[in-house]
Amino acid sequence: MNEKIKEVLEKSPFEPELKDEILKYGRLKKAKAGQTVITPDDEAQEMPLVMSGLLRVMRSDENGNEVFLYYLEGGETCAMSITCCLEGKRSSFHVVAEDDSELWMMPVSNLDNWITKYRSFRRFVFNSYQTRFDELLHTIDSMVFMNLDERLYNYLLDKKIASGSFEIKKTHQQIANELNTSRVVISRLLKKLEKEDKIEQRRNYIEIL
Amino acid sequence: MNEKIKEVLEKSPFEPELKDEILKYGRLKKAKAGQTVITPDDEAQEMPLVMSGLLRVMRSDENGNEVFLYYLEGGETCAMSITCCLEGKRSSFHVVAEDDSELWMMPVSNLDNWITKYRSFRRFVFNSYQTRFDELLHTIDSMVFMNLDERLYNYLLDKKIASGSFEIKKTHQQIANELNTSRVVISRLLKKLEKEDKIEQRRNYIEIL
DNA sequence: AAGAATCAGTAACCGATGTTACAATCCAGA
DNA sequence: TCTGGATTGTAACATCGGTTACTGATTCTT
Repeated sequence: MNEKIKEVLEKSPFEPELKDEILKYGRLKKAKAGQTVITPDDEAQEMPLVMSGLLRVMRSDENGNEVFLYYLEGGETCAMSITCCLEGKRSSFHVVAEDDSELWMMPVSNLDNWITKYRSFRRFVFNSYQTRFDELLHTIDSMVFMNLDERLYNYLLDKKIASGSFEIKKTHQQIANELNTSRVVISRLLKKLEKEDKIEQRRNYIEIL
Repeated sequence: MNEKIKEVLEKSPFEPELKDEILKYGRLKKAKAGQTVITPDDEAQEMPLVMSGLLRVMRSDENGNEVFLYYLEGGETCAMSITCCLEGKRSSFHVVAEDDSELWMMPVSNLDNWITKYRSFRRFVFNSYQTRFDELLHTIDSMVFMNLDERLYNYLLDKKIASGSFEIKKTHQQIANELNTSRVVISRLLKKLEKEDKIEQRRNYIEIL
């Protein structure tokens, strides 16, 4: 049961004692593709470490609109979960499993202690913040500086990199939901990208060229 | 010269020894309104503490477009500067003095040490991250979920709160720059807000009702 | 006081995006 | 095999926001 996390920790830069603590205090959480893993009203004060799979972080408003922010990949943590738990405030975002995924959930009550004791953990947390800030800023860039067709193309490239595959298995409707626009618009723009030889469309998936 | 920072530290929750270190290792930096305080290509590895005044953080792209992200007020620090320095990567943002401001600049080389030694400093830094994340997310909300008129109104309210004044001394052109749109559009929408009795326009400033 | 510069108001137009409606195709289950 | 649901294509239209051009008002400079 704990073989997988041991394997993940093996490759991490954490100190041996920290690895022991992570093993001791954490718990495994599995999520099937499509399942919501973390919601703002989660009571559990836990910080996640992604062991395998792919997760997507979404922002939503009170009217049920939502928009994709960034992916969480193996070895990463969710900076927003950490701050969210720490400060008790709940910002509206949720994390959905894009593929079947495994997480190692650690109580945030350990955070202060680990930060103090382990240099590698400090680096891990701050590096995570840096990465998330960067990704949020890229999201902002694409929303405010680019037209939808560019933003869509960036979104597809992003997914390609995160999944490591040229084939993107999403429907137009799903893409529209993640970019907070409508299906018709996405169909239109995908057609345009196809004409520009940037993608090819197959049924139920898109191929990046 | 150091009276002001002593005063600021007086009101802070920092431990006495930390206050001493901050005093010892920091330096004063003054900025006149309109002046750029921090740019991505700053070599100085310093984290700022805002002592007085008001700063605005802007995001810009390679084409010279820019957009307002959030304000930094007294007692706050710039989370992005911290991570930026720490990880050596430079994300493109810059900080401009909105009013005449005073900053206390501290070398980031102290960060790891202070984080380890002082609980109050850990709380300060993490709280800062939380606040910035929240503000970035609000910025994203307004860009992706709202029409420009709502976004403009939010922007004005934001400024009202940050400055503590109902009078916003900005030209239409300046507002257009910060929202990455054009002057004509802002004039049009301000007129609309005026008709909705949300604001009143005077020469060179706007009054929030 | 005259002229220049800045700022704001307005109209006309256009392209990007959102909306509605309907058709065509494919797939899965009865 | 038939049928209903899901997916995609497309057209027509509405709205929002961006652009250009011009005007009038105020302030600044000399």
